[in-house]
Amino acid sequence: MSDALDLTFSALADPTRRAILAMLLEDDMAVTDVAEPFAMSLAAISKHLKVLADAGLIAQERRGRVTWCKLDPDAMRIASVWMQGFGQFDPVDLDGLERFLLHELPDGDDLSD
Amino acid sequence: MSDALDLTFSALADPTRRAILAMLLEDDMAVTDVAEPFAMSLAAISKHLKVLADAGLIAQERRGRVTWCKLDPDAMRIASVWMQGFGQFDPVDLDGLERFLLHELPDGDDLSD
DNA sequence: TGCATGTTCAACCATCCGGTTGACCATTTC
DNA sequence: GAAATGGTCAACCGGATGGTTGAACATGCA
Repeated sequence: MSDALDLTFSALADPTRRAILAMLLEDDMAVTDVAEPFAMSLAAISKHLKVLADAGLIAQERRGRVTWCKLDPDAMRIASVWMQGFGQFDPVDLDGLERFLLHELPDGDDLSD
Repeated sequence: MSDALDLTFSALADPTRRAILAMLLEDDMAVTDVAEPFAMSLAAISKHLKVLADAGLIAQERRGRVTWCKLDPDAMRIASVWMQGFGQFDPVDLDGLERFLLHELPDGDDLSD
């Protein structure tokens, strides 16, 4: 009985998959293009993408012989909402959040996480 | 080179550990009391707690022969902030969030997740 | 001192996970 | 039709993970 949150969090637990999500935040991509910056086989990336798709974090759509990958925000939003419950006792510092986002979010030059 | 987010998300990927966090949201607890509702050995729970502590999601403090466990919100907040970056393109619906929180958050009767 | 209590440690087991390689399938292009 | 391109599948491997049991350790109490 594998919960949706199980799938979401375990998909997010891998740095390669988080980097892929960061790339897809920039733009939709074909599987081959997703794989390009990584030092691992296309098959490995294909598996990572399947994990992300099974978790509902991305959607894949085949057009011709190219499979396009794009973010699907719902799963992440649900997980995020679950996590918010643990912040209730200490209200979110929105200004601090904004500063953090500006400095720490993936921006295309940094695919690390 | 295991990233902090690796530890946080993989700790959150297990339903037992999420249930433990939900319990600790209610109150700090001793290890034995954390273990009580679960159909598994105390040693197993002790390992789960170690995973949570290594991820920085809880803090453990020994007083006498009792080890007390309490939430440590920082790790979850950092992970939450990371996730917020994927919601930017679609601003959070705060009212919907509130409704969701009211209905879906662990409230002590539901340790499932 | 000696026993009960609270917790962790160590060894073990089955399963999962992330990677590889090579074969395979589908689509486009020559 | 044949070859190149895009992607997945299947089998395999080593290491991590989640559970068990039994022993050990530390503390409190009679």
